[in-house]
Amino acid sequence: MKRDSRLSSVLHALLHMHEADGPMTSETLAKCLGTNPVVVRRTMGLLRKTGIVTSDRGPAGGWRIAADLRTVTLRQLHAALGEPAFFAIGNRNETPECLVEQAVNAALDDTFIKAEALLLERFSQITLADLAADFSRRYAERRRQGA
Amino acid sequence: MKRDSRLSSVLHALLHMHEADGPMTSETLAKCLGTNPVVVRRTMGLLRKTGIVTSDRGPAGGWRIAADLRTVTLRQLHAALGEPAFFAIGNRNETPECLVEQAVNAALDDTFIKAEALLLERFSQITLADLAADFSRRYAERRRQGA
DNA sequence: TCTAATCGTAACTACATAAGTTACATGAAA
DNA sequence: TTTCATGTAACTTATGTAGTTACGATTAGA
Ligand code: FES
Ligand code: FES
Repeated sequence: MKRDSRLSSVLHALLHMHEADGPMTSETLAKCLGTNPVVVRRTMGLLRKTGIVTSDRGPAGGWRIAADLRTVTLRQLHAALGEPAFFAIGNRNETPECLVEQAVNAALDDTFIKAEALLLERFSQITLADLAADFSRRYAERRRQGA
Repeated sequence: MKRDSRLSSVLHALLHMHEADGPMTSETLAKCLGTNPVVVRRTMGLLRKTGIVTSDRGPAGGWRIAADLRTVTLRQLHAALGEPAFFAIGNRNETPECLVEQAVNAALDDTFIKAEALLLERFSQITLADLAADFSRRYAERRRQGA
């Protein structure tokens, strides 16, 4: 399957919205992301449902952040997107009769469950404010070097 | 996306082959796995290329394990399958110009690289012999309980 | 040698899901 | 009323495993 890049997309969009003065339109965001305005609306619409962003129609409308960057974690964003599966690999049969397959599933599940816990743990600890701060660091760094 | 269950499949097949006396045919394995003989050949063929199994044609032919179970790790099997991607989630753009997207990618990459390291680490430590032993434990347990 | 069993492989379909696109309705501002 | 912008349905595209059909190649054994 094709990889799900929606988390990456919304993070990118949210940080640009944070840097921007007023609301940003789907059109503008789509150009930033190199995609289509409808894709932006579809994806950002999921964040609207959980109150992370708001949207306004009509002239001077667009998308705005509606939450404190320090309180929004990557885990919350992942949840807002519907908790898409992290892994592209899985068991052939989740509830096997066969003891052989049960042994196989147990070994794989043990590993993947631990990896998922690690991912969720780290996602819980990273906020949008952290990413914004990292961007600022990179920006300052570029100005220092770029003359 | 449909999940890749080939690692699960080959583990299941290999353990059944370990329990069996002679070679097992694609037909038999397919019935075990609840799939098609061609799928078995296609997948097991990848293991043959790295010498983990051998196949023989003709009557009394089929698949046999060609390695010491104690030396074959899940990591080697994953490699033999072509190192399919672990994650169903990824960056929108792997080499962005934009500093915002670089900050986003850095955060996600950091997390996913650590999770992948964990997976590979654990996969390196689990051998087919471990799974066979776990199966034996489960088998003994069932006999003890099942009357 | 003939037959049947098996693998090897090509080619096609089925499936799942995000992404991309087109089209149009809805609503708000000036 | 016009224009800008979102909301959303519907359809297409892309990607890769899984499933299926078909047939060729090889080998054991009668
Ligand atoms: S794309 Fe990050 S520049 Fe808007
Ligand atoms: S399926 Fe495990 S029983 Fe063969």
